[in-house]
Amino acid sequence: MGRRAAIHDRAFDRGEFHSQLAKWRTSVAASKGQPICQPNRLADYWWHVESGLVRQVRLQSSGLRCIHEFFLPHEWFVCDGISEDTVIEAVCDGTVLGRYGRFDLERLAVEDVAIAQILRDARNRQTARAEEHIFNLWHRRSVEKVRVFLDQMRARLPARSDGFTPLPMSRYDMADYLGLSVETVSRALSILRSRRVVEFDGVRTLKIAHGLDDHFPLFVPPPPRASGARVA
Amino acid sequence: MGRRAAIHDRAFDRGEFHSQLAKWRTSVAASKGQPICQPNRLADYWWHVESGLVRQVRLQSSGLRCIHEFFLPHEWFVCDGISEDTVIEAVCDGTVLGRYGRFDLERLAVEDVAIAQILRDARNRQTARAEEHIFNLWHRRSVEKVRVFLDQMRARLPARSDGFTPLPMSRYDMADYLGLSVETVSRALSILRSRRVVEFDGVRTLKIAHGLDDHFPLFVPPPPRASGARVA
DNA sequence: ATGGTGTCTTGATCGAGATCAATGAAATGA
DNA sequence: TCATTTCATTGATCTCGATCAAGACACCAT
Repeated sequence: MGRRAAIHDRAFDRGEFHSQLAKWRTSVAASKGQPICQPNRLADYWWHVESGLVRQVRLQSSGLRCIHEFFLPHEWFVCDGISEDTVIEAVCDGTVLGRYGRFDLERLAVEDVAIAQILRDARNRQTARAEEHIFNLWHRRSVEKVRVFLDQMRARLPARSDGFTPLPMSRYDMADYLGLSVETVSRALSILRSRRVVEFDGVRTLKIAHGLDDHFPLFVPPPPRASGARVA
Repeated sequence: MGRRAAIHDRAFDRGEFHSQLAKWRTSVAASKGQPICQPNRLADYWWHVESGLVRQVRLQSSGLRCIHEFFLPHEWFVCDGISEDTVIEAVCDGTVLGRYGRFDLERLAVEDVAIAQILRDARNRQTARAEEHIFNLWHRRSVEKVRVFLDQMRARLPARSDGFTPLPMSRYDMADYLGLSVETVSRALSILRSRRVVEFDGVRTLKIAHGLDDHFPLFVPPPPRASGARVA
């Protein structure tokens, strides 16, 4: 379960539920950096990303900007119980979402098990992602954080035919998601490239070697101690 | 919403729903360090902590032990979409939970709005806590992490009449929750004590000054540079 | 008593990552 | 076209926290 669940809902994407859902849908478009909704209305809707990229951001008084989550095309999300200083913004131009009243949708779900399933899956996936995020922030080194993040994006984003995946977000966004500085993210990417873990085609398009589940140490352990003795 | 929500459900604790829920309840007791359920059955139930303390733990192959969440007396939780290597354990002896079949409880909730409200609140609180946890792990310094953690515990745990709060968990548990080493947690507590932010009565019982929302720097910025010039 | 174990604290050292700074590359707009 | 701004990379320095190490303290059993 959880991590192995489908990325998006096949049945929905085949269009089988469009007819039922379409009349409840309101289209919301936003360009780069714009919020998609007034904060106090956020929790009243279910959202479905149709194109572009969306981020859930929390601003600190100090100016630090914590990105809690990204939502990619075909993903559903709902903003239950989030803190008041959280906003949902478009990351890039041309971002479009479908907006559905929660009351309407959840009433539909009582009658229609397929719709109920979409909502339940979306919830579970949001929970699972939050846990992965906690785990990733918890005790990992910067290079591992970045590698795991890229691997997650590879799984959630469509790849080009040549296997390269275009990332829709900037280094700053990655840094604010991973709790690192931009410089550290950039350095981590350079290290991963030098280790042939990722291959670049331009700055934001890359191919990620996956299946590496182990941590691999960044540096070899230092020599015991530079005492008087020296190697010939 | 979210952070300001009631800690536990008043109506439930007044016993008004006991009569309805009691027949679905199975009592589960566990002593220190014991799991409360087989991992593969975890997601089949709603849980209600009645006494003691429970932790949600994820073990890494390397031996690191990430504590995702604590659940305190009177709190409900459900294990949707969690990863397979997660276990729920009692933190201390004498931990007792009520276990309710999800199917049963959620069918009850369709008819009974009060029960539905309990479950919805519990879900929202779990989401909100996960977000707070992410935020706390994200970019904070160790002393701030510990202070915020203590403040959360103050809000969730009952205080003694003299205002001191007994913490049910060890330094190791705090460390594994906050992504720090035990030593760093211990040092952070010493620093907070020396700053009069917390006051101790024994190692695990303390009073926390709250309302501090600001970060306060650990060290004063270093002098510009020890150049040739020297202060008289 | 004595030893054992688990928990908590403090000290010393070192490395990973933040920060400051500079430069380069790419997008945007006049 | 050039100017401006945003984004990305790399280097140098310094600090926070991990790690290793030792000791204090409580609790238990024998």
